[in-house]
Amino acid sequence: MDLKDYLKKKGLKLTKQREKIITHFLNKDKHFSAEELYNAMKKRMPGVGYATVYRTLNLLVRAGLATKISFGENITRFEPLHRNEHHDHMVCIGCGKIVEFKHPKIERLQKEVARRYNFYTQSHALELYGYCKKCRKKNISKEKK
Amino acid sequence: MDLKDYLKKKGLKLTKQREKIITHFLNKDKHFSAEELYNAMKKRMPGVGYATVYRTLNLLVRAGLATKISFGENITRFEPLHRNEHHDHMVCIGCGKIVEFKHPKIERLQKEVARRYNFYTQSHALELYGYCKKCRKKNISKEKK
DNA sequence: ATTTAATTGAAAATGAAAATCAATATCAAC
DNA sequence: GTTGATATTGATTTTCATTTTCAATTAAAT
Repeated sequence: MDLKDYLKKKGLKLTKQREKIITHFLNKDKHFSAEELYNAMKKRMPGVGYATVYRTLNLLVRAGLATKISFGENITRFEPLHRNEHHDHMVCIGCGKIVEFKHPKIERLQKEVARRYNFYTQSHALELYGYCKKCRKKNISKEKK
Repeated sequence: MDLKDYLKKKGLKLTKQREKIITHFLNKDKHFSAEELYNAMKKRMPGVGYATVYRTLNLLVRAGLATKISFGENITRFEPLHRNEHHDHMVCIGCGKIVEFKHPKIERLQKEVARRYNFYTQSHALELYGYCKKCRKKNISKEKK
């Protein structure tokens, strides 16, 4: 875990709260909102503060172990960042389901564009918004009524 | 302008405020935050309310003439949507500059992925975050010090 | 063990976006 | 053009996610 390196470098401390929050966050490979993560942690550590969850999440972002993503809702979500690996998202605006996908070819083309503009890419986000198969069907039947 | 069609269909009215706000928004082809647009409108129409700007912007989204985008800051931006045409963004995390680019090949590959997942795409967002040429240089010289 | 500085939880503060409401404006029907 | 039903407006308040503050606590280096 290069979190410890980061903490030491910055003169920060590894507390019980941070340890537990981070472990939970990195293991469940999901897109937590601060609230969701807070609720999950409360069970394991009654007494944790909301602010601590926020602070820890932001710490992870600063350490390069997570990113903020948005998905059109107006809350921030946090996603664990496993170095090198990257995936994009399909967000169903019907049911909220999020499907991840990888597409190396798209990634390659992105790099190509960046190069063309002399742009030094550090991260990127690609989201497709639409309807999943299920919700698509629901919509069609609704229109008929 | 198919805004009028939309309004009629929905039984909504075209007010002076809406007209001016929308004209301004659609003409300046930028990424307005509600605040920026509000400030711009205040000059032309002293007395406009903040809320009206928000409402109009959301109306445009509902009408399919604009989309919300995020760019990592935690405010919502709005972007005019010219049918069919689409572009993506490169956001400089140094100076905030936003460069638009088009890449039909990437668009095509996105459609392909969606089809593979039985996903019916309605819109999408692709953002590259990094440093523009200028900021890149600045960072390098900073590191040396 | 002592010291120093970072961290915590609780509560208050901030700020963007949405909701409320009385007054006003739009527009279709006459 | 007048009328009337209804949508819209501006001002204000409310909501809700996120951040900040601060006194008490804790990690970790000496």
